[in-house]
Formats: sequence, structure tokens, C-alpha cells
Amino acid sequence: MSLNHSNKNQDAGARSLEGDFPLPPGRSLDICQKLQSAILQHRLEPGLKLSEDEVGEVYGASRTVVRASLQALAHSGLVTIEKNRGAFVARPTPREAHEVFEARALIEPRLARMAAETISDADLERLKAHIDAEHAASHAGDMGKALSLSGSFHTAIADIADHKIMAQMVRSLISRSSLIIALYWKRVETTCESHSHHALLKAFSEHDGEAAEEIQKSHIVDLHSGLDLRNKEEKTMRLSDVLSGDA
Amino acid sequence: MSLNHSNKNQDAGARSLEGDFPLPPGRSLDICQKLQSAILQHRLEPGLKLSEDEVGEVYGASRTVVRASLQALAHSGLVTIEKNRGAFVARPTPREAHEVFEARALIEPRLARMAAETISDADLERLKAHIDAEHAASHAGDMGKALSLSGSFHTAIADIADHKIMAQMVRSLISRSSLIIALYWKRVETTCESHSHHALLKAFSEHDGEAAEEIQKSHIVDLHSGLDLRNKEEKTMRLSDVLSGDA
DNA sequence: TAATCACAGATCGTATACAATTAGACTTAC
DNA sequence: GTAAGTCTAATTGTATACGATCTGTGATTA
Repeated sequence: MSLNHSNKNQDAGARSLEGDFPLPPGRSLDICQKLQSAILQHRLEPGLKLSEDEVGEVYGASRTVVRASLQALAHSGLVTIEKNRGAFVARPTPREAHEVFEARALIEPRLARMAAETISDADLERLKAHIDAEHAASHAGDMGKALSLSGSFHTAIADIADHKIMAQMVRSLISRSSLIIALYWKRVETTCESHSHHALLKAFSEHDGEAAEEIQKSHIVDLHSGLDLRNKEEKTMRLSDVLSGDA
Repeated sequence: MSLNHSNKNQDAGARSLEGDFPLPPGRSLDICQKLQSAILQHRLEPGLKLSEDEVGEVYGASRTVVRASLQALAHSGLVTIEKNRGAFVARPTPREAHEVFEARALIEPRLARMAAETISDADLERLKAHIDAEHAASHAGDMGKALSLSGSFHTAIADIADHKIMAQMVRSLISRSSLIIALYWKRVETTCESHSHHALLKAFSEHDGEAAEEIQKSHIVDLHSGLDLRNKEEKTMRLSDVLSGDA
């Protein structure tokens, strides 16, 4: 469903599924993934408070494991923890948003080049299927899912490049980007990314690293320019209302 | 003592001291820093098991807070956690070592350029003092401290560049580099870095971003080439014996 | 009426207790 | 003598309980 194979690496375990959380064992990982998924699909708005008791009740877990999950998410940048105040869905500042896309513009083109040079036919097919799914979700009006898929397209490239360290960095950056887009996206067009992703796929199929690097760089600079980085007012709402049949 | 001012940012709190741990509140942070310091100074060998009970007893804390610390360190890459088996000081594989220095060679030159363009006179002085301290420690034979200082020189540059996201990445990479050097360093010369660091300082003082970027890139490539990336055999030892008056 | 203070409820930080899993050692069989 | 199997001790995973801190409400006073 989510195209996270990684072609050459054979390390099984917690790191394999989706957003690799480097550590939290047992059930914490499940909750991490569910919360991350909910945040990435914009079902949990930035700034929303994630009370330990409340989250634990929703997912049927104890505060111990919830705490571990929240800490892991905090480290990924998706959650902010304030001492003696609790955890909140992160609200990237305009400056952080700027920095995130600067970092992406530096790292992802390099990964795109590496991926283009070593990509296999099977991975090419997977990327193609991924783009189709993204296209379909976009046309079906499910923008949350479309955005989530758009993000995992980028992480898929990092996995194909088979550079674990940078892939980890990109994953964190992509996650933050999702929040940033939720807060600061100004464009209306829904077809914003399809073109670049198709162009990337073409460069990949031709194993043209140079072109892939250039396309990816332009793509991210373009995304960056699609943001309206002005401060937004805060909002508040309840958690139980938005997370119902998710446990 | 450790040159972590950061010239322009005014965010106080947990992030200010040394290795910014994004989250763990209260005493977990203390233990994080102490463990990190011990690992970075090679007082805790890679592969050493960090039992929760044992660490808790050494630092006079409960397993709860120790667990939080270990998870945070695991996310920084300094510790590996295996489910139902416990935490260990990380043993970067040769491949991980390679990837870490590739990432550093990509990110740090950019930061060096940014730092050179905006560095203040006060920061220049601090960097100079830092180099002197490094030099002194090196000549005093305290290689652990010298290496630690050498690492914090790089993080200081990231702080001066005032790019929080990339600075965080670099911090993690530097930490891992310390482990990598402990495992794979092959050169004998102790004066390995002084020259590059001095050259960097000169470029900074002239606000020559171009030169700083180039020097930093060569410097990291040079460090990378100083590694002997062949597999090492494992070792085992006790924790209590090496951490005595540290609580 | 507005501002200050005090109190109560709620939430987080930490410690402890119990359950589950693992690792090592001993026994036993071949 | 070696290998397999079982059992016990140790360690981690999880839950719960208690103490500390914060936030919001209400009373009191100028």
C-alpha cells in the first residue's frame, strides 16, 4: 500500500514498515505509526494538544507507551513537547518551514541522482504505480491521502538510493513538510506535483542521474515557492472528536 | 566551556546547552548529556550494553527516566535498542560510517559557507579560542577531550550558520562520527585536523563563503579517507567499572 | 469594576510493581 | 563428547500509583 520496500537492504524489524522510528519497541511503534499517519493526513491539526491520558484511551494503551510514542514523534519533528505542559502537534514556524525546504533542496537532489544511477526495473514499476495511485487519490478528492502519497514518493526515492542516513533525514523533512503545507500552502491547483514526478520517473528510467538531480532540485524549489510564509493565528479543538474508529 | 552559544537565536530552555535533545524532560536530559559525553569521549566503548537497571543505579535515577534517555540517544544514533534485549552503545557498520561521511560532505560545506557570510567578530573569537583549547588538549595527550572538542568545532559552525534544521542533522552526524573514529580510525598523526580548522577560521575571518565551503568539503573528504573501513571483532566489558565518579 | 490572590482540578514527571520474553546453564539422551 | 531440551535467573515491556507543576476559576479587596 505504501511503497516502502527498499531494494537492496535486508534489515528486517521495526525499520521496515513506514516511517522508520529508530527505537520505540512493542506497542509504542503502532501508536507512533497511527499518530504519524493521522498527522500526515491532516486529521490532527497543528497545535492540537495530545494529552497522554486521552491518546492512551483512544488507542487502548497505558501512558507509559503513549509517552514513548510522543517522545519519538517529538524527535521526528511532528510533535512538540513542553515541560510540564504536554505534547502538541507541531506548528512549524515560517522560519522552520524555510529551513526544511532549504535542507530538502540540498539533500533530495543528491538522492535523486543516486537513485537514478542504481534503480532497478522493479522499482521503476513501483514508482510508476505510486504515481498512479497519487493521481487517482487526487482526482477522487481525497487530498489528505494524495498529499500523504506525494510525500511517500519522495521517501521512496530515498529508499531506492539506498542511503540509510540520508533517507532517515529525508523522512523527517518530508514529515515536517506535510505540516508546513497544512499551514502555509497557498496554491489552489491540485496538479501541482504530477508533472515533476513524471519527469523524475522519466529521468530514472533513462538512468540519467544528472537530469534527475536537476529536476528534483527545481521541484523542491518550486514547492518552496508555493508557500505563503506568514504567521497564522492559533486554533484549538478536541482530540476525541477527530479520532474515532482508529484504535 | 563548550562553545555552544549560537549567535542570533534566542530560544532558551532544554535546547541551549550542548547536544540538543529535542524532547526528554526533567532528569532524562541530564542523563542523556552525561551518557552522550561519556560515549563521545570514548569512555564507553561501542557495543557496550547499557542495562537500564545498571545505568539507573549509576546515575541514581529510576528505570523510567533512564529508558527515556536511552530512547533519545537511540534516536541520535549513539545507542542501539533491540527489542527485549536492551540498549547498547552503537557500533556503526563500515557502510554506516561511509554514509555518515557522505552526508557530512554534503551538508557541512553548505553550512560553512553560510557561517562565513554571516559570522560576527565575537563568534570568530570564540572559534579561535576553541581551536586553541583543542590544540592544548591534543598536546596534553587527552585524546578523548581533543576529539570531543574537534567535534564541537563542527557543531559550532552549524550553530553560527544559524540553520536549526541542518544544525540538528550535523549534531547527529558528528556524534556518530565520534563512534566511527573510535572504531575505524587508522591514522596515527594527532595533528590531523588543526590545519583545516585554521584554514577555515581564516576563510571565516575574511567572510569568504566560497573558500569556506571548499575547505570544509576537502576537510571532510580527508577525514573520510582516514578511516579503515574493515570489520572489527566485538568486545565486552562491564559498565560499573568504567563509570565511577560520574553521577 | 477590575485586579490580585488562593484554591481546586487536571496533567505531567517519576517511582515502583507485575507480566512477558530472553539468555544462559544444567541436565539428559544419543 | 556432543547436541538437544528444559528450567531458572535476569532483563525488558507495560501498567499503575503517587507526588509535583501548571491552568483556570472563583472569591476577595481596592
